Amino acid sequence: MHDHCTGIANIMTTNKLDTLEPLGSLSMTDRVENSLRLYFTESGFKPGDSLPNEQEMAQKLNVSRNVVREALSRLRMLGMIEARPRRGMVIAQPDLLVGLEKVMNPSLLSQDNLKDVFELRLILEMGIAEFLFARKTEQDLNELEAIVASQNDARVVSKEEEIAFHGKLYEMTGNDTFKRFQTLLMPTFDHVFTGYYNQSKKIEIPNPVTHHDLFKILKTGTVEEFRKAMYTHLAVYFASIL
Amino acid sequence: MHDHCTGIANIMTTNKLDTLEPLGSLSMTDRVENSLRLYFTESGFKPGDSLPNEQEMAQKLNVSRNVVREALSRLRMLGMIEARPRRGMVIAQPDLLVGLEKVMNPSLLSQDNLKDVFELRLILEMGIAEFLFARKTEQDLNELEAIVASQNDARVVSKEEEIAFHGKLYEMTGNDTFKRFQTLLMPTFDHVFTGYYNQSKKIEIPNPVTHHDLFKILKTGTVEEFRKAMYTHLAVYFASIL
DNA sequence: ATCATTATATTTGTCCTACAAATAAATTTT
DNA sequence: AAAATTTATTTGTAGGACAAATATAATGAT
Repeated sequence: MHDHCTGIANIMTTNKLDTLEPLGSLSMTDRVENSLRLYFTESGFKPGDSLPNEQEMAQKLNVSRNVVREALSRLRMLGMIEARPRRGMVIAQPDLLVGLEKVMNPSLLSQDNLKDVFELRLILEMGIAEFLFARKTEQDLNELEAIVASQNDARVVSKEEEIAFHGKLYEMTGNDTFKRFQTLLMPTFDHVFTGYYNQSKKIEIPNPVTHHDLFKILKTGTVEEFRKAMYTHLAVYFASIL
Repeated sequence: MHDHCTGIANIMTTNKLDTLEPLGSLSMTDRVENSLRLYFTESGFKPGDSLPNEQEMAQKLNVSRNVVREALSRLRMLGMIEARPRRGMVIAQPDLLVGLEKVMNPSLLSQDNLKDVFELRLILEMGIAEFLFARKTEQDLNELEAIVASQNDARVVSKEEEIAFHGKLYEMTGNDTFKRFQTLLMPTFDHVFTGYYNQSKKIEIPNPVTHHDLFKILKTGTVEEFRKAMYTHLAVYFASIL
């Protein structure tokens, strides 16, 4: 546990941000937030390390405690710090995706962003084959098979069934961040496609690939076969953008 | 432009969060933040819409103005709102990746998160082939060729050269969010691999694929060939995890 | 001496008041 | 009607106060 309480004032006074005048000038809260993050980086803080208390930070940065609190509130939201009565602020393990999670509201996003999210899911689906084949276990395959067996009509797949099947694939990659990321993208993906689908002609795929097909290839096929099948499985989506 | 000022108090009082007692109980700031985001979603707010002023929100939510300000500060950081003197808060276009950007500090991330980030870049690299082939232009290819030509030794590629080449590929996908996301991942990817590389035996790839090879395939080859080549290009990284 | 219990000190969390700064809107002038 | 000026409104920042929740210190029991 480090106590790096002497660094803040230096950071704030030498902060390069003072020499830039961006389009919207920065509030004191913005400045304090930037200073604190820079301070964390330059001091090599690790989870568990203690920070100076709010009053001390306010004094060193020549701002009121309110401004410090507003900046700290932001960092708290990102999971970068935790507050302890008497002990003060402690560095914590950030949450990589909490920011994305909080802004993922289709009403607020631009058309460009919505399109980007839609495509991002497709990029990610096409990218996981190596991981699936390298990390699949007997148990994974059994569970995936059970999911597929519980899905009645392979041609008409509900959202829940999509989420169950693909969610299991994501889990099988052994990459929690990836799983969480894809899971975050799905509702918006669906929102985008629903909007598109309602406005366009129906796209027919000659030989659609089902969840069951994907399962079989994952069980006994090759990476390349799986990826090709995944592309066909997602063809209706690819056809809407490429 | 909508004025939805009657919804907030209802949201706060009926907020399901009041019935849950999570491990760490929520501060008022957390609650206000959650209420506001829910309010945005349920009211279907769009960029440009006006929000009630701080004082009014504080009254309706039965909290002090400071608490409202702390919550709003968070939303401001995410780009979801902008403040205007006299006019008040206005809904804005969120920034999908600003949260990720702010927490991407390897010292703070867990080993699991670092591994996830490392792999996520690989997943994404393997997933973009379809987009590259569908969207490449003559100009893109010329620019990519110039980048490759400026890179002297195909076997010893600097970080800057990596960023230049791969960054151009990302740009060619036509997906700005993807480009920005991958660009965010690169320093941490490098940090992870540098740590691994310094601790492990050197991995030799029998027939390494260079940037120039990738360029040629992208110009005149097929999606499958490109992806296979990309896998080989990244083989040293895949070998370190799979 | 060690462990458990209690008390105290410290910091955060929330509230309040005040006023400067930056517009957006209203009013006046041309 | 358009431009210039003034006013009103809201945000941004400051400072003070005190309750709540521990972390730390002190005390008591074994």
